[in-house]
Amino acid sequence: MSASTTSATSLVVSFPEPFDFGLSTERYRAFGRDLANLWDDDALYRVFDAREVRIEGAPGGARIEPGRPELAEPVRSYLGGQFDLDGFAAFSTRDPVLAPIVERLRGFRPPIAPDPWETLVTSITAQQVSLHAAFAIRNRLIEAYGTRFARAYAFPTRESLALADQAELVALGFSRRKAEYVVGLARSDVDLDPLAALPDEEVKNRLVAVRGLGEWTADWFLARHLARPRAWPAGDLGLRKAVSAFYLGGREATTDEVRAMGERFDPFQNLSAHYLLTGLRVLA
DNA sequence: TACCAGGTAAAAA
DNA sequence: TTTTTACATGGT
Repeated sequence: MSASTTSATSLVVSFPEPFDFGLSTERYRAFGRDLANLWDDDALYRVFDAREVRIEGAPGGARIEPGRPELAEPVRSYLGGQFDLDGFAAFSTRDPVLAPIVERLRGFRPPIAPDPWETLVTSITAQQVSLHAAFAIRNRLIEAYGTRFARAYAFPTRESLALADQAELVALGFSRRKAEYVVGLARSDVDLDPLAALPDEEVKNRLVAVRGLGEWTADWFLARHLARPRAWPAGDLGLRKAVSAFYLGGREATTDEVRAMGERFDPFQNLSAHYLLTGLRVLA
């Protein structure tokens, strides 16, 4: 009981090779502070099951504190441990544009949003506005309705926002329309957890039937929450810019062109989208 | 200061 | 059926 307290309270979560912790968490530094996925002190802080976890890079994976074994699987999933990077690397060699991006971003695992409700509200905040603006507004929502732990916040629950007044959200910077979407979704009878058991198209159909959730939001739900290999957010402006830069020599792609590009990346559309987007930010 | 930003629904044509 | 418009904030 007298040995190093660090080794006693932490644990290294193993990841399949390759795994680059810094690249895989880049998203949480790229658009300003994210109170629910907080980068601080060279580590990522997030609340899992009402307990704040500190995650930092370590040989072979990521070191977590507290070192509870039941956190290993959630953390592995959170940082994209389920993606088939070997298959993707092999696939990418057939594409002279994608191959060098995949090579230079070796070990990048797209982070996965653990919670469906949080995923959808986050997407609503990001509709139309810049991600910097979206994060600023989302942080105010988190401060107002979430729960603070040592550093990070637990994202506001669906129940807490079902009780919120739309005017309160407008005061945080939501448009009236988006405030309606968030509170309406919270109060709707849509059950989000069972979506994970459905095929891609059925998930999309159920989501776009909800007011405020369009195809873009549904595609990102498939990509960032369900980690579906073939998810391809063709309507995404960032993806359109990435496709334009890497494949069209800068000529701006139309959404139809981006959608058609999806075929080229089948069955690795999700990883392709993430590598193109991250490639645009950290390469070039 | 304008203008654009990882959309969506509703109005207008 | 297809096209246009309102929306509201943050960064440049």
